[in-house]
Amino acid sequence: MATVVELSACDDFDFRSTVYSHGWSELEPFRLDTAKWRLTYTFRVSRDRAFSGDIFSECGVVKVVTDAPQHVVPTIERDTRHILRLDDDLGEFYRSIASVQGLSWVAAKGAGRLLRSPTVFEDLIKTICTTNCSWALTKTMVGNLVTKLGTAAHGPERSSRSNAFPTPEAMASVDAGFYRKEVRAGYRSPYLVELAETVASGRLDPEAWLSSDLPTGELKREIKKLKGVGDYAAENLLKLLGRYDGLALDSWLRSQFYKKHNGARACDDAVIEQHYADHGRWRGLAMWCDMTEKWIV
DNA sequence: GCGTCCAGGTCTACC
DNA sequence: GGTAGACCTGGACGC
Repeated sequence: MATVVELSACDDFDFRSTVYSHGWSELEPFRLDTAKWRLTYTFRVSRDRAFSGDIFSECGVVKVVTDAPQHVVPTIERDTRHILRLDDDLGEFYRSIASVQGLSWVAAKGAGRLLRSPTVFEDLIKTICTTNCSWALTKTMVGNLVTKLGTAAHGPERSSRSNAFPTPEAMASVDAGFYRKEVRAGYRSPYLVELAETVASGRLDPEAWLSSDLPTGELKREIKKLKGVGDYAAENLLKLLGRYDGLALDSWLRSQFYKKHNGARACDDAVIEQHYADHGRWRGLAMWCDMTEKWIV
């Protein structure tokens, strides 16, 4: 029998704006049904058990329908709050852009909450899979990781469900050849093996970055020590950690800026930095909202 | 069918 | 610290 978990959300939370905040909803183990507006995710509740949950919003209440047993519901509730950032306070950000031309829509649409995974490890692996390739290839790599190394979901209709995202231990159990041949990760393969081994062995705990006291600049340097993580990847992950100081510029973001603010002409990154400088610690989020307005509005 | 380019970059060697 | 070249994949495009 299915369980319905109800989660409280603050007044400015918007389910669709959060789901559409960036491309994560297209990466397994997320699955998005835009006809019913349900976001499905396969939650890992222990090392070898996973359950699927359908997440949606109804009358201002976020709900999760799942076949998971009652004793793991708190895990699903906690992860859902994290995924949708239900406890993020964006009031300061909304107030700072209330009078900014071109950004007044953000607060009205409840935009700015960037969808994320339940673990920093999952977001880190996915971010590496976005580097130097098409979005189609990113989806292929992440899909292969989940299908070939992830834990199968329990419950009825298992065959139609995505596996859970693989654990660091599962990812560390295969070699670079597997990542090249089966995951299609190419030159990223040894980076993924090294990262998985480092986390699985306990030498690195990416989850600790969520509560790190380090200034953003120092934390960025820590993250960049990982192979395969450069400026873009580190700043993208920092945004998912809730730190928006960096713009996480990549070729797509640059091209969008050129079209919207520079007459479709290329310019130096310094010009882009200057454009959003007034937004202070929120500049990365301000730019992201500015560039993705068409997705939300 | 084939070759080339390039996409939501990063690493290493070299200067 | 700045820069050039190499690194994988796969879709788009021109021929």
